[in-house]
Amino acid sequence: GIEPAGGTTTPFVRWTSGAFHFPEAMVAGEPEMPKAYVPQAVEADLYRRWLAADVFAPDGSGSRARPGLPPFVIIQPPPNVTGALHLGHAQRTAVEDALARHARMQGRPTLWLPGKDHASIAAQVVLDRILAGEGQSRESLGRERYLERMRQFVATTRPIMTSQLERVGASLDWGRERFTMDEGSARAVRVAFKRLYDDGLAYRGEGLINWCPGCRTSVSDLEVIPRPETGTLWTVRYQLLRDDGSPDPGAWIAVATTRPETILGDVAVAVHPEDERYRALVGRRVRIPFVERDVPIIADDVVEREFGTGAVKITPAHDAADYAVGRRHGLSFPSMLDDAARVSVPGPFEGLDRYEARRRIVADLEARGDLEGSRPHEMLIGHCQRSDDVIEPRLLTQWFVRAAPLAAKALAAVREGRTRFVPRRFEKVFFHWLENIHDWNVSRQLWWGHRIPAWYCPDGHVTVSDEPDGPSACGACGRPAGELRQEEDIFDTWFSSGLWPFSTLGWPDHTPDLARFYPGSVMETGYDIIFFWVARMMMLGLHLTGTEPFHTIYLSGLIRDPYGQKMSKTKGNVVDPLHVIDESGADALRFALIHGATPGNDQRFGEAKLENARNFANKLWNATRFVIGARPPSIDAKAERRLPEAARMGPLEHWLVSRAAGTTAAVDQAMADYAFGEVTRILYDAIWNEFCDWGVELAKVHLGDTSLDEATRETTWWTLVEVLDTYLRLLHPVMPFVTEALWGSLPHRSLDPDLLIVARWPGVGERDLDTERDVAALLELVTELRNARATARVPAAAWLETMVAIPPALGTAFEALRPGIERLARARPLFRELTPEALHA
RNA sequence: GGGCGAUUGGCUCAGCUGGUUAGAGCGCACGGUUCACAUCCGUGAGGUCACUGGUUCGAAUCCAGUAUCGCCCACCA
Repeated sequence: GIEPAGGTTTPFVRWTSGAFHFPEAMVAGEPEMPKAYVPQAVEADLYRRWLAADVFAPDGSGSRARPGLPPFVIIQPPPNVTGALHLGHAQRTAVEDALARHARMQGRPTLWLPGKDHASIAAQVVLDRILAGEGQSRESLGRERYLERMRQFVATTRPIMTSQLERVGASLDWGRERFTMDEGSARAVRVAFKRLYDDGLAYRGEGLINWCPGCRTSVSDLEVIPRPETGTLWTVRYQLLRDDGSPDPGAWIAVATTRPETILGDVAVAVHPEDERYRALVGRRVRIPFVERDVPIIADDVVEREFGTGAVKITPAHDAADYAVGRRHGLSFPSMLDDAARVSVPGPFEGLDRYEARRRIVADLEARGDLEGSRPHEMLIGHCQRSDDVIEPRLLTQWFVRAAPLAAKALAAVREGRTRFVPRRFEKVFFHWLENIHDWNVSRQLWWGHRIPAWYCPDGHVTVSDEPDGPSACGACGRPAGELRQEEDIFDTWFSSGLWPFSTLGWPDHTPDLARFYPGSVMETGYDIIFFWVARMMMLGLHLTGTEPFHTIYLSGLIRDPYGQKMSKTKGNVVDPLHVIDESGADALRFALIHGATPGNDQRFGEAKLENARNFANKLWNATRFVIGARPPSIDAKAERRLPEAARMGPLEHWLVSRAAGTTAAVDQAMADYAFGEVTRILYDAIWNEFCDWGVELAKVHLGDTSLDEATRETTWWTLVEVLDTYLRLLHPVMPFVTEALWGSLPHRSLDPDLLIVARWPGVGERDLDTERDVAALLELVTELRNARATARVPAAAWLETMVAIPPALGTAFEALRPGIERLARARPLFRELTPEALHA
């Protein structure tokens, strides 16, 4: 004998002998399906079938949208046209496609519009690198040939990216594909800019901008990446002057600087107004070395008394803080560096690179005794996001978009809940950025992009036009177009991206698409482009269309390698999603990317997750294979789907159906919460641990039980079909290929469509909680019996005579499931004893 | 200098509108050639839910603080 296992039921097991003979198979037998799921064999073909069925377009001939349901619109960040698809794209595509397929199955006209972004600066960096390999350059080609070359290049990358998205299974409406450099976008850019200009929200002016000497263009604040570096803090003496302007021998003021070369652009020395050490010096003048400029000592409370010497040199044209000081004090703004960051001030340093100039200036200062000291200094240096060059603040005349009024509208939309973030916490980040926003420098001195539609006449007038060919004459003085010169600069690439939700629908025209599909339902992207893209779409969309461009902002986390490192080409830890698809299939990739992930949180991605996902697809494949093969021969292979006969359903059948209903409700809730990781968790558990491990195993016994009549066995089978069908539907948004393939092999009703992609999302059926509870208790009994056997080291194959105590309330269910319990626990004969409670009664 | 996130079994992560024995995958141990699946089946071991204090009948879950790690924002040159 063995130990009782405890719990509410008390198994008591004795050894027995004799083999159990399973009744002869009463099922259809092995279906003609491979024993393992082979994604490569089905995916490409299925995608072609979906395309051919025309189901991706909201009103495609194969789509089965229900009249009266509101459209569902998913907005995706158009990927950069030059980039190959990476894992981040695959993840976002998986999420967006899940949203699209779910909405489509609900019968909503679903628009998910594909596109590419021209990625101005990023594309130029890529092309420049290619050209460099050919011994060419931007300059050697010139603007027109360079652009022609870019168009050729992009023409080769675009179709590659499209086919990659198809491999992932993206149900994008390809008929509506757009590009941020197409004519529709170009027009939207012109009209948007003119409107902003007319509304006083775009202006041309001199401002301190971030200059990348490598890319030879200005970049926005967001494109400057601050990085800690150890520099040097030099202390430099500036000669004090007497009131008559002559040097005051032996009198100097020491300033601390990390950038001695900018001495050439100094126009003042600032101290804190309450600094006793310098109070008497405020108002006096000092002589800037090398340029021999006499400048004032001023008081400003930006100066930190404790830092350095408490006195700071002011270079308004090359430092953001100094620029502000310069504005406050009415100083001049002399520039001292050119486009290549070489010294532009006449004199001994002219033409020198900024760092060479620094070395020479420090040496000279030391030689003349004006260098008081130096020490290492930790500081943040701004680098170009694209080229990694050290960014140079410069004062230039550029086009800006006045951000504050636009930001106010975006803030209001989120505060009032017209647009919400998933997860919520990113709203704070959004608020903080918009509340402190600076005007947006939209000018880029690049070529690949939309040229700013501003024309200048010789008299200095500015005419902004949204006409394709520009203005016919100067708007101010009427000079003919021939005398006008168009702005050379192009727009920041995010300007056109910011119009994406409506420029792709025909805006500025009042098209039917715009009326129907704007604003969007869900915008999905990574949290790393909240400022670049999300905020810009909100600002521009609200101002230009009067409506928030989307209602929900779903933010994905970043994909990292198994060690938590960011994936990057230089680290060599990049996973190519196409390679993964080749190996394991798109469904496994998608499932792995979604399973266990939560919105806004980064996730590690590696082999283990992928294998688990692949195994799950295989499990589903084989479960379906079993169900198809388990068809009672009394049911015709081509029989139309029948509902299980209610009168013949026992606890197993009721349990299966009720659990499917419970799963459906749970999936619905998780979908409504955008908790995709939860969706996969629920389905994985329901399919593997409930349906397969218990439902199918118990059903085997029923299906092979000769003591049951034919109709009862048919009912069991129809129940399996019904429940499996439900699970395939629920899983389809995440694993579209395998579910589509399997669903097609199950019997259907005549009113079902040919393809799962347009089949109906399951309704939530009625629960039978009593049965769920009873069956759960009996399944636990089986587990306890197995546990007892394992503990007692009973050979797994041995059949044991077993006695169990069953509470009276469970009696009916127990007897109904007895053959199944016996088989799963290998307990036969299985004797049911009265419970102690019953004996006492 | 602000803000945010993370801290749960060996690893990677769910759970966190407070409530029966805290879950999963991988890994691990033991046992399985049962006719869907070895990409499998069964059983099991393994967690003071970072720390401190508080609220509560009851906290991984709420509040305050601390620590470590990470991210974002920021005009100490």
